[in-house]
Amino acid sequence: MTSRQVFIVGGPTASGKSALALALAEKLGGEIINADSLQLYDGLPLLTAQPSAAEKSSAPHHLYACLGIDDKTSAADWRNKAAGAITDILSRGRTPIVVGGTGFYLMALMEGLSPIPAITPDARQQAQHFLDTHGTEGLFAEIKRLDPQGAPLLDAHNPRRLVRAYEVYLGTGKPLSYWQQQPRETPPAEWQFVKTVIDPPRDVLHARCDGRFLQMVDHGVLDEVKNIMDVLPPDAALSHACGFSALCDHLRGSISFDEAISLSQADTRQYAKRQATWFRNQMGDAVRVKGADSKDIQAVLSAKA
RNA sequence: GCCCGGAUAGCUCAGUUGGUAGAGCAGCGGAUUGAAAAUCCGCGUGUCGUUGGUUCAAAUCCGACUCCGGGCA
Repeated sequence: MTSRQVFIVGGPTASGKSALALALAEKLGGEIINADSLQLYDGLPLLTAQPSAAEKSSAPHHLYACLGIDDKTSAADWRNKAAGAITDILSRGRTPIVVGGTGFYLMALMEGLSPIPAITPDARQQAQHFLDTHGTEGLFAEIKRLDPQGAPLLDAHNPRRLVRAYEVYLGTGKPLSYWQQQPRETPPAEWQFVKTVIDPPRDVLHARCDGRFLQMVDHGVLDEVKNIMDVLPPDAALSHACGFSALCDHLRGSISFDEAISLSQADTRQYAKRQATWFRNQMGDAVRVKGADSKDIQAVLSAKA
């Protein structure tokens, strides 16, 4: 039988996604594709909670640690790679299992993106420079001048989104709102996404976040950070890994190790909360499970029909 | 034992001449179209240690008690 089913496993960090994905891979003859924006990078495998060597050896894993520490990526870039991996896995008669906490990536894969041409680094730099010199208000005013209809759809306080809108205009000569009115580039119609979201009770999730960070500490996460701290470019994506800045602060002597741990744990909990919000409200049609035990696995497998 | 200081939100603390209280952090809710572990928006959750008194009115003034610091013995 030639299955076109593509399993999607989302959920907040430390919710048990990897365990569920591995169990599914075992039952389905599946291969795992990473959908976590930071696990794409090499350099901080412990801090970014990448699967262990043992886990990786029990099923094929794709798109882990495939970028260097100063590479840049994007949702579109990931979507293209993931789509390629899915095509390849399906062609070999196996089942793709896409797992990760970057909800935006999963949505880009499943619902597609507007057909916006690639934007040069130059255009982004120019947009960023405009923000730096004119501030959020100034940039919003400029966008409003260029695109009176589209501007009200933007979050006027959000510098990231404003820079994006402006760089698209600079790079393509057309406003973002124009592109977003075009049909999205969607995945092949024969792909059937089986969506799963792990959503543990908040207190359980918090305990897991806290416990997992302590585990990272036991496994030597401090050394990992120490090794990369001085060579990681300041604007690198990896510098946003939960706990990275607190551990650096400790290594540089400004806070104690205990403080660094508490701050990192809080960082992780806050991230988990944002993810929970995303999955609750953006992927409401997914099968919801509380964890990755046998009953949860069964719920996912019976949902595919 | 005595003296001094403190006790207010989960934590650290602010609170004017008495008018039932507010900051930071934590927490909670939300947004999300190529940086997304990013970025942005919203929300104060309270037996003001306990108790008695003064007062129209007490977190605030007075007394007692409890606990926590510090000092003197």
